Amino acid sequence: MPELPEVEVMRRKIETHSLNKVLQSITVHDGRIEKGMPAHWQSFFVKNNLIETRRIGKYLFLRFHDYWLHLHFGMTGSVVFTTNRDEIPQYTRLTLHFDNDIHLNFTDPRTFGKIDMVSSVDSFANGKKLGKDLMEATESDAIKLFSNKKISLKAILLKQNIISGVGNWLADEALFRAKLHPATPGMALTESQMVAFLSTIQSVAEEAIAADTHYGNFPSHFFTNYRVEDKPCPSDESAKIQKMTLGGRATYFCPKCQKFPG
DNA sequence: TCGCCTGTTCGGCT
DNA sequence: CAGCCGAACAGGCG
Repeated sequence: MPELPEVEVMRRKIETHSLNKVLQSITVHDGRIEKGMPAHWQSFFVKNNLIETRRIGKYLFLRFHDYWLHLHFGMTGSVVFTTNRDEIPQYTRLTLHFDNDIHLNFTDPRTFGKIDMVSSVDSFANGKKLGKDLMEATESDAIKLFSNKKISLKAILLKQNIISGVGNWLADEALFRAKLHPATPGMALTESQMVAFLSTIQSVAEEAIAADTHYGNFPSHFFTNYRVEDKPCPSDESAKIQKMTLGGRATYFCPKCQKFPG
């Protein structure tokens, strides 16, 4: 489910349920999720407090003592809390058992999700060449993101190396709201349009966070609910939603509301 | 049975 | 180096 808003919603829930709680034990239900982890990775986390959480883009980090447990949710990863350790939600790959009888289940049908351990979130982000989190991005980041870019706005937004956190639905939602054609080259925007567009993307993300959004449960006025080919446009019913592929992803837009420039 | 899918990485091309 | 594409990862769902 997870683009920036969903991951931020998860981060807040984890803080609500588990901040400053002791991690009693860990159950690995599907070994694939811990692939690449050191053999005794659990010992770095178990019996320690959850001290703080961080999120950069779609990447979530939980700090226990000296190490951060990094959760990446892939396409279908999510967090489901239970209060009974015998109640294991479907597709649970990993469970963190806290001492307040809260069980944090990492569920993931498609198993593209991964965990990892890092000693520094910042070095992780540098190594990954991860850009600044969308919600922290400034006007100068917006200009850096779009200037001199021949590639489409959609493809630019999906790259995580200048501004991170935007995924497929958030990109389409923001492009629709900004009335920009997804194939518009970045360099076709004026600097003030670049700044305004970043602000639109941030607003969409803020609204989604405030609405506790998870994939498949968007606020009813969101364009994302209309991301179906040939469905009437929610703003102009005489137009039909079109589908194209950009940046390797299915992209939906309204050809009347979102004109290609020129 | 087939094609589609919220993310990311990689190789190969132009 | 920039850009683009397809494939791969895996499995549920219509």
